Amino acid sequence: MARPTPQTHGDILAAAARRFAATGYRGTSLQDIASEVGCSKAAVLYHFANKEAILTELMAPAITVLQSLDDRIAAQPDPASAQQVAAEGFVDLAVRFRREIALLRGEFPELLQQPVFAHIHEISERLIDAMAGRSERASARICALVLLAGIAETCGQFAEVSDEELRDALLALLRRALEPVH
Amino acid sequence: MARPTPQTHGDILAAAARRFAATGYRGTSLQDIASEVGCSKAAVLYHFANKEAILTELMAPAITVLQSLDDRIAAQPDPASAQQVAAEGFVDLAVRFRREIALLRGEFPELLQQPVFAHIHEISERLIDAMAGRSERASARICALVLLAGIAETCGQFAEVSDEELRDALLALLRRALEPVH
DNA sequence: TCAGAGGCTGACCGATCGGTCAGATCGGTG
DNA sequence: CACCGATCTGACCGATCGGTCAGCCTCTGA
Repeated sequence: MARPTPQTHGDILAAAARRFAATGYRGTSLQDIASEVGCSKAAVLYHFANKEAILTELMAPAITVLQSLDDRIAAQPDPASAQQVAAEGFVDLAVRFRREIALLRGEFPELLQQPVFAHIHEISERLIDAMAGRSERASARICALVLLAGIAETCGQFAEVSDEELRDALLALLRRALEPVH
Repeated sequence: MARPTPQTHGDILAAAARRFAATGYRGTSLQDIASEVGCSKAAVLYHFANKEAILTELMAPAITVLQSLDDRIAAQPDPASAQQVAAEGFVDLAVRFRREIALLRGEFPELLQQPVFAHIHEISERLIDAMAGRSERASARICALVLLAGIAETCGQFAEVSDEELRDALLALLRRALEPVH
């Protein structure tokens, strides 16, 4: 079946996205994905080297954007502008890639071990640092981490909210909640 | 070994808490726990009916307190006081049980299926409702969910911060960030 | 017509999981 | 001494996981 169409690659990717979002990465087996596509597990592994490669391809666009945000933050001359760029950039990324981020929901700790996310840990530390206004105060860092984790953890759950409305709500929240620089 | 001491039960519980915190519930095998205790996997299953029973016993105190918070919120006469009770009660709970909550980090979605957490979903919905000031506005609900999830996800990571300092920081954050009632 | 490449399958593999079970080892009791 | 119940062990079980492999089918182009 589906002999003329070599679109299976894309079908697998889409099916994997749905399953990962529903039951998580670890909670989804290659057989689950294969069943959803309607092919064999071996077919899935014909199109992708291994399970991780599926996740890598799904997350690649979001990772790229996150890395460019990291660069932009690093280029800011002072803590105040870094905080603003970090906040706006992160909200933008969270809204744009909320579907992808939702895939990771509840699996951050272990999933960060995967090569795809090799630098995520350092990047998120710099993000928190920037959002905390480069402050060393515990309250500022707690505040930044709670908001960042909260947004990452939940942004995928507002499927019925439009991009604009979600972005506005999150930006307003960050503006209220983040401690001002100095 | 350890023939005279029937404290193995407690040892297993403590070892499980450490392992769950380090690698998550699913990421910890019964053999991992047994190795940390220094006994066989069968010994672990002699003291606990199954893996889930270990988690249940670890989480029981926190669950009890959460349920009583739920009752207290339901007893509030108006949205404003419900919001305040929810915010203060949740922060208190998060700080007191940050160790237990940390065990669940990154495993919420699937772990909530377990019988121990049978009513957690409804309770957390009522918590969010109260923290959103009983409002139906998307921005209020987004705000409440982001903060609640963020606190739950991160409170276990501030081991070096004292209870008082953490509670003050989180309460201040909630007061700034939650949308006021009406 | 036929070789070959791309796409795919079913059978299989080793590892690991949670959990079971028969039995060994002990301290205490009669 | 014999017996008992609590504690614990090693061997084992079935299920499931990610991944491999030999080979089949179909389409294509020389």
